[in-house]
Amino acid sequence: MQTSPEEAIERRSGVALWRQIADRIRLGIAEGLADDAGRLPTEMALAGRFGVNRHTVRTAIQALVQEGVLRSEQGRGTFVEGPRRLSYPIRARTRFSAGLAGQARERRGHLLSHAYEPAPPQAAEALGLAPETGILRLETVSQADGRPVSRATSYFPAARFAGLEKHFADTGSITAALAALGVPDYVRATTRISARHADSADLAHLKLSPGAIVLITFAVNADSAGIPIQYSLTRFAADRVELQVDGEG
Amino acid sequence: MQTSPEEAIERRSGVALWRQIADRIRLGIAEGLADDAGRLPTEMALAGRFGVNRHTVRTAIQALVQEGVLRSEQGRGTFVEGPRRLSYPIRARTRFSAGLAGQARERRGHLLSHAYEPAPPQAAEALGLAPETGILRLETVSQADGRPVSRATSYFPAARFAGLEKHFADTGSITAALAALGVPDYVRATTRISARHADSADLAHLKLSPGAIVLITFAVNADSAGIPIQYSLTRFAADRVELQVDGEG
DNA sequence: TTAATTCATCTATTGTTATAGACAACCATA
DNA sequence: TATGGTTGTCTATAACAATAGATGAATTAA
Repeated sequence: MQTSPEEAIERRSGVALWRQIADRIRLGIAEGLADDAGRLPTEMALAGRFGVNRHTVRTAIQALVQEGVLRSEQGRGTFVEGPRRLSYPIRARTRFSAGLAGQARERRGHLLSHAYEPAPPQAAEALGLAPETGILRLETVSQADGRPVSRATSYFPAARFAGLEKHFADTGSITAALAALGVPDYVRATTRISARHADSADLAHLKLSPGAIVLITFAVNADSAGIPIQYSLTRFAADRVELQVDGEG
Repeated sequence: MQTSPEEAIERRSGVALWRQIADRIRLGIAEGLADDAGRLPTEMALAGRFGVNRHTVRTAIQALVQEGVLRSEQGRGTFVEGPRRLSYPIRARTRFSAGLAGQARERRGHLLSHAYEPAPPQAAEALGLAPETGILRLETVSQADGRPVSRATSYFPAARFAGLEKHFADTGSITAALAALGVPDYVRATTRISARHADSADLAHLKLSPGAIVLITFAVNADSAGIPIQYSLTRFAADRVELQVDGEG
C-alpha cells in the first residue's frame, strides 16, 4: 500500500516518464485505481500522485487510449475500457483452453507457421533427443475473445508427431491435435518462467504497444509414460495475463 | 548512414534505444552472445546488429558496466563480468534457501521492517481471516552470495505468530522461524505470477538499475492441516532469477 | 443559467536521447 | 616497430520528452 506523495517514477532511466506512468496505470486498474463507475482520477490528480506535469500524464493516457485500455471523455473524465487480466493456471494437467474456462467466452490457437527441421540444441536437450534429430516446430498464437494473449514456439519429435500441424490447424488446440495422434493425456513436466520487454515479433503477433512486457515460459510436457513430447517457449502479454501456480491441489 | 538492422529495435516507444539494447545484451549473454572468453562483439558490430549509432551502444554498455554485468577494456574489447541467472524452483515444498542449493554459496534473508497492524483486504482474504484482523507484516530482502535477488512483503496471522520477526531476524529464514513457532512443515497452496517494471523501492532494495523488470509472485502457504499461514508478495529481479515450476515430482 | 470541473489544444522553453564525425589511447600481433 | 582493430573522448546537431502557462470546449451540478 503506497501512500508516499510521489509514487515510484524514475527519471533519466531510459524509460520515458509517460511510459512508466502508462504502465502503472495499466497495472493499477486491476487494483482499484478506478472507481466503481470505471472512472480514473483526474489528470491533475494523477499528475500530483506521480509528481509530474499534467501533460506527461496526458501522454500516458493517450497511449493507453490508443491501446484500447482507456477512453477519455471531455468534461467527464477518463474511463477504463478494456477487459481485466486473465489468470492462466500452470499445473501438471492444465491445458490452455481448459484453464481459461469461465474467464473468456471464446479461445483458440492459430497456426502461424510450421517447419520440419533439425532440433536446435536447447530443444534436443529438453526432449531427450540426439542433437540434430528431426523435429516439428510450430509457431502459434493463442487468443481469448479475439485478443491475443500468448504466442508460442513448440517443438515435437518429428518421427512421432508427423502431421500434427494439420490437426492443430483444424482444431486450434494442441491437446486435441495430440489426442488425434494417439496421445490422449500428457502432463507438464517442468516450466521455467522469466520476463523481458516485448521484441518486435511479440509486438506484431500479440498486438502490443512498444515497451510492453512479456512473461516467458519454457515448458516440457511428457506423455503418461513420462516420455517428453513437447518443448515450448511461450510469450504471454504481461498486461493481459498472469500465471497462476497451484499447489498439489 | 545506416545498414539494415538484423535485430529490430522499437523507436518512439517511450523506452530509450540504449535501454532496449542494454536489456537485449543482458538477456543475450545467457544465450551465447559472448564468445568462449566472455568477449562481446565490438561496439561497431553491435551498432550494426541493432541498427543504431555506435554511441547509442556505448550508452547501453555503460549502463551494464555500472550494473556490474560487463567490463570494458580499452583496446581489447568488452567482457562479461557478472554471474548467471539463478533458477528459483516453485513447488509445493520448495523453500527459498533449499531451492538454490548448488547455485550460490551463501544465501540469507534480511529483515527490513516489521509491523503488527490490521490486515489489508487482499491479505485477509488470502489468509481466510475476517477483515481488519491483526496480522504481522514482514518486509524482507533475500540475497544469494551477497547479491539481492528478491524482496518480499509477508503477512502472518498475528495471533498465531507473534514474535516471528525475532526468529526470522536471528535465522534469516522463514522456514526456521516458523519451525521455532511450532510449524515444522508447510506447503505452497497457490502462486500467481506477473511482471512489471521495477519501482523505486525495488530499485533501492534489489540494487537494480532504472528500467529493470521484476517478476511478481503472490503466494499463499498453508500448514500441514491446510490452514493458510502466510500470504506473501515477492518481487524477483528478473535479470538475476528465473522461476522454475516443476511437475508433480 | 451560472459556476465549477474536466479534458483538449496551443505556444514556448529546457533537458534528455540519438546521430554524426573526428581523433586519441590502448592492445595484440605480424 | 608498424599496423589494424578496439575502446575512450570530444564537438555538434537534430529529434524527442518534459515542463509551464494560457485558453477553449464539453459536461455536471448548484
